[in-house]
Amino acid sequence: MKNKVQACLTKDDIVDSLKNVGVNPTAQRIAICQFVLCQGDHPTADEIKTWVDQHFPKLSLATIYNTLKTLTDAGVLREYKFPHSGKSFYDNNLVDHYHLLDEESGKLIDIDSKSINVSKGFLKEFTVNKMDVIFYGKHKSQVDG
Amino acid sequence: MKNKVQACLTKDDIVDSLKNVGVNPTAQRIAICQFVLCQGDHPTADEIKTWVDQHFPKLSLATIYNTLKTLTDAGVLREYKFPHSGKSFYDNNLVDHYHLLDEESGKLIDIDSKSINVSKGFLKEFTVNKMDVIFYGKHKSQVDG
DNA sequence: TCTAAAATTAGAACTATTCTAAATAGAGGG
DNA sequence: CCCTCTATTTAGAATAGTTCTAATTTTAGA
Repeated sequence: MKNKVQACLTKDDIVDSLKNVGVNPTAQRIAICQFVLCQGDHPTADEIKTWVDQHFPKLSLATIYNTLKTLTDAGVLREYKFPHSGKSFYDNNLVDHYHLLDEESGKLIDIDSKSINVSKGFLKEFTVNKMDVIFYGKHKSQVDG
Repeated sequence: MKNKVQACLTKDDIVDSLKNVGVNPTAQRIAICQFVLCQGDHPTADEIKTWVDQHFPKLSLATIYNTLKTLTDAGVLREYKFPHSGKSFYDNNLVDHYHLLDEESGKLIDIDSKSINVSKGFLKEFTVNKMDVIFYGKHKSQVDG
């Protein structure tokens, strides 16, 4: 089973997506989207920079950050922070979900929130607007030396 | 209901606690412990610095960080990071628990992990070693203007 | 073509933390 | 009591990740 299957979007698809959410589809933004909306798997800003540097003549780190903020505000991306790293991770999965950090590979794996039942009836005192869950673990199939 | 009732420890109690876990009870460490093991409610390094500056002649920020690491390694404290802040938060509650961020007050509130049931049977593929949960919410009793 | 607004950029600034290397303190042996 | 050894503390530099600033470039539209 794959973690997430994201068909690669064409440039036109990306232009449309951006227009749909009121974001001006500049060349830089399209380049960034080609990675974060398609190939990237929970990339960080520096991973995006590395990819973009190989596919776009010159694009500043400031634009990466500006664009990530624009896309997040527009609802095309989600930003996550986790205890194990000071960096922000960007996720194009817009469906509610949690994450598992595979401690062997360091990869983040999406966990459908519907597959976890969190009974929080205890919280009589509180209105809960949102919750984040992160699991730390590894594939059972993997065998250590 | 109080979030956590932590009786104030005497200096001798702190000295004993430190010795028990093999940590040399220096004046600086005792001063820091007086706050983090007692009065502090999920303090950050800078909050600890602010308190200590008022109760100890001169104590460097480096010592705060060194001591927090020492205490965390010794198992006297736990360090948490949350998505809403780049800072580390230190908690003297050593019992397994989750947190709720009260979005009105900005305070972190301990949630007994036993009061939440997380069914993770779905995770047939993974061995889960640890999980973190954070809720974002507010007191129901509070009424906005 | 002109203008105004939007986007991009390089580099400075900032925040939280860690590192470095020197100074100090404390324990134990003589 | 003095010496030495190690642990601890310290100030300040360094680092990492991100945001800010102000100048420049691009773009859309009149």
